[in-house]
Amino acid sequence: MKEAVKDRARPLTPKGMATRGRIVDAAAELMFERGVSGTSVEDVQAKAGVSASQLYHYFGDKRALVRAVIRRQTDVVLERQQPLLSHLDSFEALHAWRDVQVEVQRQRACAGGCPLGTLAAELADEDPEARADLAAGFDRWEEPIRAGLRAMRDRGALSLEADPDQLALALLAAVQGGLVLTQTRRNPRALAVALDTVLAYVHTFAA
Amino acid sequence: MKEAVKDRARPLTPKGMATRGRIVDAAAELMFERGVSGTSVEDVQAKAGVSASQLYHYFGDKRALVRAVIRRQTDVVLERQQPLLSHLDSFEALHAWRDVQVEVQRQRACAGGCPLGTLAAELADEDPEARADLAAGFDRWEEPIRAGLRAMRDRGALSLEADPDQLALALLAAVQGGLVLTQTRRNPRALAVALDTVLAYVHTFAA
DNA sequence: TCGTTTTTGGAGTGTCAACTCCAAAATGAT
DNA sequence: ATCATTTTGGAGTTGACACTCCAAAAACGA
Repeated sequence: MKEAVKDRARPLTPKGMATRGRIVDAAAELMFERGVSGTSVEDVQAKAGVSASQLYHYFGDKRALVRAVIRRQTDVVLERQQPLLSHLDSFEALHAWRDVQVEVQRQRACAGGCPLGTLAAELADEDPEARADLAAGFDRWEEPIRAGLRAMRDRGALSLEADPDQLALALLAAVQGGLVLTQTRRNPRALAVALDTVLAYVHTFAA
Repeated sequence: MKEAVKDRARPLTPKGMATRGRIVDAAAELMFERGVSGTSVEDVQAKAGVSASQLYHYFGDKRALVRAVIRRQTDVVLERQQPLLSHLDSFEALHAWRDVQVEVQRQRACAGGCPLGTLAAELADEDPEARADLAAGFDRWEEPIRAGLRAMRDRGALSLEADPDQLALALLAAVQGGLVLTQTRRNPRALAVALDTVLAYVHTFAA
């Protein structure tokens, strides 16, 4: 028996990888639009164009699929904010980053919220493994923000009183909180104001 | 036919009110712990000690019950933050308010998140009426914060450059975003830092 | 080329959850 | 006390959904 020792390590041919990818893509899209519980595996099958046996061949159950979606959405969020995210080391870059996020909301009519945040609200208390994956996703998101602020301080653009750890976390929280309110009110103002306020605070440390 | 013209206006005896109340209480508790989709109406029946016909006598369907829960949770949140919320007109009061919220999270092991925020993430895109009720709930929450800040400015505790509308919204977003991260990381730090950061910004306007 | 493993097809299966229905008891107005 | 109205009981009904099963086709390794 070489059944999955735990979960990892499986052969998976190129074709298999492609099928698996289609499934995760379809699931990610549907779960972003309708939520996890609003998305049936049958919906995913239809959208991905695969049969039930295929889906359950690549994922043990729906929870495993959801975890794959979480990792996928983390990658998507980080990729979409590149290259901005990797060079958040100036006030211009910070404001450009803010603008992009507000603009994205405007474009999608403030629907959907944060791909990670909404999953977090739905899953954090229900699925411990999903919670851990989501926490890891937020960590990966927070890190480049922190790195940019640290670079600004090291370069002298921010005073030594500025705490990059605190500011990065506050910025991430502003994104999440702003999005919850923006999604609920169908108005991008909350996200804009939340980010502007924390950014204004960062400005108070300008050297 | 005097069927509900739309929704409102029904006799409802004292006994009926009590039963209805027990149903909403049970539903609110379960939906806070397990989410809306993780809570079946059968679960609610069992917890409230009522039969199916009773539940459907007071609520047309599950969505109507959910909307009642939203209004209930709004009341609970506002009541729980009283009397602090109605006198957020000093730095001491603002910090006490912050402390209470962080302490609540610590007590419940950072589980559950915000009673309104998690409902918002789950329902905002699915149920337009629920979304409207949630938006109204956030409005009711934001208003006393704004009023407190405005009072501080009018009294001269804050400079005239301070914008109570902006600051109140930023504080509410800090609560929401901090809670999303705190719930996901099982660590109250995110909420504490998010609130502290915006409060520090408010301090820069101290007169 | 041949045997093995991976990938795919698609018809089930069993459970659970939302909602219905028909009356019976309790309650309230007069 | 009487009758209409509200409240309650609890057994259905209907559909959806997560997941299974038995093979067949395709891809792979030697």
